Amino acid sequence: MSAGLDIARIAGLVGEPARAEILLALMAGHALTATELAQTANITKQTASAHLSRMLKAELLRVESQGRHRYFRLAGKDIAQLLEHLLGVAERTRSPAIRIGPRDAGMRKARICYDHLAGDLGVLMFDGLIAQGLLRIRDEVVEVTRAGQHHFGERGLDIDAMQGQRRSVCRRCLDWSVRRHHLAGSLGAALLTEVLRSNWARHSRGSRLITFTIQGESLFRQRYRS
Amino acid sequence: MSAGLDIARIAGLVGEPARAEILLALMAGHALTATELAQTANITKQTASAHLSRMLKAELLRVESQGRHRYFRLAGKDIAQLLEHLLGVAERTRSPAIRIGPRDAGMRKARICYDHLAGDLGVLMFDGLIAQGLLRIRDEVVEVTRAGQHHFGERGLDIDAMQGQRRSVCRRCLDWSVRRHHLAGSLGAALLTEVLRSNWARHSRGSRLITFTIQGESLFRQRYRS
DNA sequence: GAAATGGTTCGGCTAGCATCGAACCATGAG
DNA sequence: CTCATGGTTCGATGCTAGCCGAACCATTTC
Repeated sequence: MSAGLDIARIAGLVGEPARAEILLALMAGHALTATELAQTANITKQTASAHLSRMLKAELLRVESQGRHRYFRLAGKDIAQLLEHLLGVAERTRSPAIRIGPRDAGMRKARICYDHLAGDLGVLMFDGLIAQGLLRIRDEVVEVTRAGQHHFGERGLDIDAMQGQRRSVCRRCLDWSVRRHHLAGSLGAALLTEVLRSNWARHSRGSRLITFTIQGESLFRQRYRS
Repeated sequence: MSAGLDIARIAGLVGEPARAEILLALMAGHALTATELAQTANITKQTASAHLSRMLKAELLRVESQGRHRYFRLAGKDIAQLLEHLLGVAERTRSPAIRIGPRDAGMRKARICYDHLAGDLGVLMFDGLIAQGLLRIRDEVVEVTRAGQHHFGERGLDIDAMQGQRRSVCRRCLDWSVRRHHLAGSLGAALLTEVLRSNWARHSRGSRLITFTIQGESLFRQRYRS
């Protein structure tokens, strides 16, 4: 089979407004039910069901049954990354007349990307962590330094435990709004959780927007200053 | 306008077998004419023309008129990168029964990605350049070190001249077959040209495959040894 | 000039697919 | 057991878009 068909198989699946909307909604990281997804995509649940089963079959999504509910999520981080990439290209090729409204400005500043922080503040955090010597890039791979291991431990984040899991601790993820990288992986997820826990920011369900409080943002910037 | 429509606009364009085939053909880096593209996609030239104009309008492609010919190429490196990404996901989600034939093995080893070298040997080269201290990664950006500047200069590659151009000298590009990065940017392109010039490898037009001679591969591995 | 070749435009055909209404299965609550 | 609710399956419908034949425009060649 030719590679063209392969790539068209995937892209064609994403290239349908309703399905794209569904995928985008799942980038918020929460697992959602079929009816919830139907609502956000403005279609009936039958239609949603059809779309969902197709995407399941193609392994773009994973599902988890709980009682009479079925919770859908993205199949993996590569899918989320792919969507970010598509957003990047879409952004670049969009007619300049329609450019960025106020809501997009917020998204540029801070949003959730699957399960970690993206946008300006996400990049700022990543840069800060490296500048502070807690992370290091070596041969394309992001590593936690010894200092970092110690530091995160004091903040209650057990790097060793994370390393036990199959999922990688640190990974980079390309940011469509800034064209730079931010931190993904289980550490990235943990750091976002920490931000939300300490009420520096809120994540309104159903949106990818992360809204920092004034004080929260100030503290955040201070902590991750380069 | 919602982001879902945006991303569907792009993905839908790529998600059509004929168009995907066209885009893939253009990843070989050569600019191709409409009829050539029609042939590789197995469609008539009228159909190809329609596809091409749509992709032009969406800024996925650029075109250059020369006499009665029109030469098409990808609009930018981000498009090539996106296609690589899609290949990656397609690869992962493909039914294991159909996995890799002998031709794909060659593609994994060495292929062209728009205008630079990808595949195992591409990654090897990148790693080697860093290990030898000619390149460095700093804050997500790949830089040429002073030693590198000197070294490449002796090989006839003028880094200063490259820096004059708008295009970035070094960039990383995610490799679908290996899930690591290889070198892109004008330096990446120049290094590939060097390989082809010195007859270490050949690039058969119309394919993305790069075939090294036995001797060429040996010399290549030696030069870029980590 | 005429002939040849690259490319586009137009019109009509067809297939595929997204969509919804309605019926149906499964789980949980009372 | 009965009812409510989440989810899927089926069938019918309508629209879109890919496709090609034919005609047409543009450029080069002889």
